[in-house]
Amino acid sequence: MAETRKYTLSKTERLNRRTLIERLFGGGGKSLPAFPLRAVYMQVEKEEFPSVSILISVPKKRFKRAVKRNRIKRQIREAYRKNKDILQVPLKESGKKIAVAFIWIDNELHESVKVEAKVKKLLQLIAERLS
RNA sequence: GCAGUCGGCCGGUCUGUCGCUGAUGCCUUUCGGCAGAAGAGGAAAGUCCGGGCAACGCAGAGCAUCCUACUUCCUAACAGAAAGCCGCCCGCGAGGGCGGAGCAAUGCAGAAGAAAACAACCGCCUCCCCCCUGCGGGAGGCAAGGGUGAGAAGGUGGGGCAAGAGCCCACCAGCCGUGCAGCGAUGUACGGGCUGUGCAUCUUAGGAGUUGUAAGGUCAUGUAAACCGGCGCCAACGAGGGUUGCUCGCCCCACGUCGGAGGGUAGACCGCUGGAGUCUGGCGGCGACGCCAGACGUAGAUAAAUGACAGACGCCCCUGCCUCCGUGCAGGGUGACAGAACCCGGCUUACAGGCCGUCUGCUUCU
Repeated sequence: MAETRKYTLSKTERLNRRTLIERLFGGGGKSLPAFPLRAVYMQVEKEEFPSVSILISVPKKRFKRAVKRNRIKRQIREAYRKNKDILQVPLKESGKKIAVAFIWIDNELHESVKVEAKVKKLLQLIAERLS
């Protein structure tokens, strides 16, 4: 059951409420750097949300071409998909729910392996802060 | 064979693991669950033109503003395409590039030059005057020469003349007329007269409502004024408001009552993909393209899916080896530009590498 499906990442786990996003960036979230990434997260209470909602952002200012922005988003999404247990397991136990935004803060592309390592590190950091 | 030219096309393929969006089907009382077709480009890009579609506006007239500009033709339409015409430029060549309405009036180019259209600075010629000796002075004629300029009063040569001049002649360029060819731009033959260039305002001809799918619509929550429509009654004046930027012109105004539904915030759904569609064949046309027949069903995301990782093959490149050419082997590199956002037709720009055909030049062999 849950063990065979644990690497999915469906639409419901994505952060898409405009008001929530504005709250997250408007000062409600806490920031954690891990170059070339930065994570912004905060706790949410609403019933219908999953335990973790994520958002990935690559500023247009950093990469003019959409192809490169998409490439980075996909790398981050894959990294999160493979390692999301790091956050989800402790959160399910504690009953807390959070929203996380990953923001790219470099001007260059990186290899997928390195991106995954940084994402892992960020997830562990957030898990520690929340416990 | 090498170098080029024009036109067309491609721009990886396969396997595995883990995922994303999901037509549709099945299960379930419901919530929901399971399976799962299909899933980026030639430019999806820039958003520069043109349309479809949608909302709003619109009695009408004039002016202003903006766009287009050789001809014919294609198209839903275009500033695009096709076939041609004229001029200039590049290339040995196949070919390629740039430009194209008009000049009546006004202005600018114009700081150059004597002069930019009623041309006399130097110069050439004739006549007269001073002591006709210098070559001094005066009156007149002359656009051939000099220098300036993109352009100098059509060009070259000859005749002619005091010197000159389309003054006359031949050829050439332009303009006008006629004939011929062409649908036409235009070409060509003959005749005539005797002729400055570019740009802008302007003139001529044709055309143009505004805003863009974040348009716009539906649903759920739901109250009063305001808003809209009908009816009744009142006022009818001049301020005001509306009507495309302006003018004329036109329209509306207060009150009561009945009915309708609105605005803001966040969300879901529709719009949302079957369309000027793609492919094949036939016919017509030099061609863009059109007509007919058949087949196909081909992305619909929304903080925005169409992927990540690993391997194999192919292509090409680099390095080394096999005596050399050819070829083969081994190792390394996986590649360019680039991501749909309502949909089409174009334009422009970016692009590793490769394929097919046309023609041109050079070279080798027979």
